[in-house]
Amino acid sequence: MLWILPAERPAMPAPPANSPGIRERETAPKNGAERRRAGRPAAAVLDLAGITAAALRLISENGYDGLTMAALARSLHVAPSALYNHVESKRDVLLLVEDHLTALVDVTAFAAEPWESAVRKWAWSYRDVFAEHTPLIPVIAVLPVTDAPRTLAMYETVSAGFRAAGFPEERIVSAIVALESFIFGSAYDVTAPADIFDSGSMAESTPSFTGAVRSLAAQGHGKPADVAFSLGLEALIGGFGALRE
Amino acid sequence: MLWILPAERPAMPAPPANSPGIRERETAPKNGAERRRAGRPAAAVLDLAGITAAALRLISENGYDGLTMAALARSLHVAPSALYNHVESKRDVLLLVEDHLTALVDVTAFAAEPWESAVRKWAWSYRDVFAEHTPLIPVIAVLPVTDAPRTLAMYETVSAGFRAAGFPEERIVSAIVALESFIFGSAYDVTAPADIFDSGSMAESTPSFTGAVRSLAAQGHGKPADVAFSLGLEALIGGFGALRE
DNA sequence: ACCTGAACACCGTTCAAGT
DNA sequence: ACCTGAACACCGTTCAAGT
Repeated sequence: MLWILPAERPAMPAPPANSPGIRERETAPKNGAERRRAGRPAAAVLDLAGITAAALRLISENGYDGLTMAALARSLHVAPSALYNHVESKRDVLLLVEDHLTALVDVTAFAAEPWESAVRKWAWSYRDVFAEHTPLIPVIAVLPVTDAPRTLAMYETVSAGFRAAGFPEERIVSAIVALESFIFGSAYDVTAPADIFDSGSMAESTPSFTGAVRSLAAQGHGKPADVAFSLGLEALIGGFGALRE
Repeated sequence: MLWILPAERPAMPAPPANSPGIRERETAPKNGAERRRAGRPAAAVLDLAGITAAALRLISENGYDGLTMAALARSLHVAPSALYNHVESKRDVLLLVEDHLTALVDVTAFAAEPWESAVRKWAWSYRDVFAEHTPLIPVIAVLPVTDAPRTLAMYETVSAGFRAAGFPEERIVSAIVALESFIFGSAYDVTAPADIFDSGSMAESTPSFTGAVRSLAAQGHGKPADVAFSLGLEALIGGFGALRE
């Protein structure tokens, strides 16, 4: 099991110039294939931060289909087997990416705004981040928080916000889980094709649904995924707000 | 693209005794490897209903890791390439399974009960069916309804129920999509390990979250996934119910 | 039209050998 | 400890050949 220790990923100090990571990638491939020969190199070529950055670059270029261990190794100029000195499996790579992305979710409003607007900003931000990374959702859903310290940090901030807003303690986790379930499902919805509800040749045998789809399209302010997300989120915020003491 | 035409899957009439499908599987493997030789057989060995049934059997025995085209072919006593006379890709097999499962979702309450309890029964049934089949969720989320007639039939029944309950037409699809997003996310949650929220060695640095997790565990009536699903679902039903005219 | 059999281009992962 | 290089056991899919 991979352990992402906080010490491995310092927040502020820039790594020294001779450390591995992205820097390596910018200088190494200059041109002629001056390839490494077998054996341990004088300084390590790989580290977790560099692997994470390379994985994110591959994903942004070619999507998750482009994230293979072979492609990841190639982009880092190592043999595929070299990766296994740093991660136990491809799932560990996905965990590194997940923990990186969760740190991008905006939780700042919990320190500065009323509960309703803080939850609203957090939920939209969370959905937007993972709508671009839906292949991670099955990983997150089963991920023990112990394995992802930044994910755990997000939960701490959010639960503290719920507590400060007067939520009964025994309901906090359930409310967060329910919101997260809605957020993950809605992230998939963002990726759905525009014509997902086109009933095609079955239209006349499904009059109620077809009419409802046309009615939504006719008024059409906002993307359908955003309208549905807003509708559900406001219902959840309204319902949960009533639980506060 | 695979088209699951209604004519291919009659609801009531049992197939004739000499038709392919499950029956074939029960009689064929009797013992000695009396193998088919190349060339078109006198009667087709495969059909979509048989492929679907074999896929469901493999999934129930070994999970989705066990559903490979090679294993599917083996269980049907054909070469893997024979499957491609009936489906274009493995995704088509997943669509066959999805359409079969959606038909198991209970929508009967929409004809007989008030809107609130009908939605409640539908949502619990929908979650329970797909909690056992989470690998299908990424497929469903992007699936045009045209490709899955039984899924479309479910939407017709549900949207007719919303309409009859006084929902404004232009909100029906958004409300259903929001509920579905919550249901899909919650289906993942059912599969999460029991200790998913164990903060481990980070417990003292996350007092608010750790306390909330302990408080939930302490009172612990019901599985956490069920408690969260109930909480979210009731909030959505309450919020959406207020939209009715 | 619908099967077999052989192939193709991958995939994640393992492991001996090297320094 | 951390690389290379060669292998392994798969994967989904294609296609010529057969009837």
